[in-house]
Amino acid sequence: MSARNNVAHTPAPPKRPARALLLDAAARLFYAQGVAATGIDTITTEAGVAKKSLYNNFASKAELVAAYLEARHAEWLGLYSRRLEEARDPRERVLAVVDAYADHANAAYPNGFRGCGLLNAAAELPAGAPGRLAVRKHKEEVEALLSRHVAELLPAGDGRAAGLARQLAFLLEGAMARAGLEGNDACLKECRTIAARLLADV
Amino acid sequence: MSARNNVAHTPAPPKRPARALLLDAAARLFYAQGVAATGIDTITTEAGVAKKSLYNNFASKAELVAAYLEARHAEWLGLYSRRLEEARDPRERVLAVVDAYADHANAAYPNGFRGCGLLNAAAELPAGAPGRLAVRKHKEEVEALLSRHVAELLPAGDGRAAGLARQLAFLLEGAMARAGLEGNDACLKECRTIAARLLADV
DNA sequence: ATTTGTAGGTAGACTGACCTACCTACTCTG
DNA sequence: CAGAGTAGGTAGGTCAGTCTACCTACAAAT
Repeated sequence: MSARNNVAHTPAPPKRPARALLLDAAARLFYAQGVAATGIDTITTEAGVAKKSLYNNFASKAELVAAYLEARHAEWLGLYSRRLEEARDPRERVLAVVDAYADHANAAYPNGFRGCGLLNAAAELPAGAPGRLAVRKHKEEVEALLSRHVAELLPAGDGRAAGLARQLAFLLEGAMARAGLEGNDACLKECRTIAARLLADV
Repeated sequence: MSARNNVAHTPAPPKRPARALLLDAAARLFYAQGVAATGIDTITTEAGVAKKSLYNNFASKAELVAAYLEARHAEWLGLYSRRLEEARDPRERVLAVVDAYADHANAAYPNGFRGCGLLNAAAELPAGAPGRLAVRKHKEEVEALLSRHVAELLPAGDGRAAGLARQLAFLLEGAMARAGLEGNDACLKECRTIAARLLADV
């Protein structure tokens, strides 16, 4: 009797909490179709979860969107830290930032790679929205990482670190945007080559 | 009696065709709030036009969106060609492309500058959508302009032209994205400085 | 010079689908 | 028993798109 409940009518219910299922479904749908174009019902159906569970875990769709943005930021940090572990010197640590974006591009997107999810979400938000600020913060954090690694590369007191980091940040952001339009990582590979050359020149 | 009709109940009807009024209103609203978040009724009200007039001029909202994308592309070409007239040498012609984007950033946006309207619109479209292809074409055209000006700058047969143009294109695209998040043209000014330095080095 | 046809405009009602958000009622599990 | 889950309904609103009915402006034809 102890095992019957699970075995009889639900062969192997993964039993993940509704919140995680919802965030997964939201990640897929928001990324593929956009935030505004994705309805609540679509998300709960995709998650295999009751509507009530959504409103048990999030006060509103806007709050789910905020959690989505937070999760994308955390996800990118995960890709980056994995790349960082493999990096052996400051130059490779700079390139680890680029590689993290390339990893994002090469992640399995059933409906195609469509660029940076955070930037795409920001594009749907009006000028002063808190979500836009969150995305801006993410981009500034990425630039700060670049800046730190570039500083390691240059002699102490060299004033070029911030400028070079900014150049790399723009380069990377632009390559990501173009890669999203093209649906593959070709632009990011070129970006890596260009970045490596810039670093070799210093 | 001949003048009464116009004077009595409509002091000075500008008499612009409904299509132009609709495209103007759509430009303002789509840019400020996004495409999906802007309803048909909002557009017709803002344009001061009947709903029927929208469907007399466009078969669907999707067609209006396509016209919007086309108009933004044409608008940017206008900004660029004005900058191009002032440019005196290949170096300045490269920078004219950057300046055209800065002009876009400094255009009067009542609800704030929010980055490239074309890229923002693309962010709302699913992976294979024709609108995304149109935006990609626009970006490729911009890169082609950069490439042409860079080629003028380099000795004939120099293989670096395409690579440098691509670097500038990524740089500019990234600066535009960041500028949109920050709501001003600061990033684009920095981008111009970086671009000028890259051109000085060749 | 008046009539008449046509093109394009106006206001607004209406349909059917979908939206967010909240709700009831039931079922597991710890 | 309490807490979190389930299925599914409902309220109230908005969406795109269609439609009726009326109103000019203008040009061709009579």
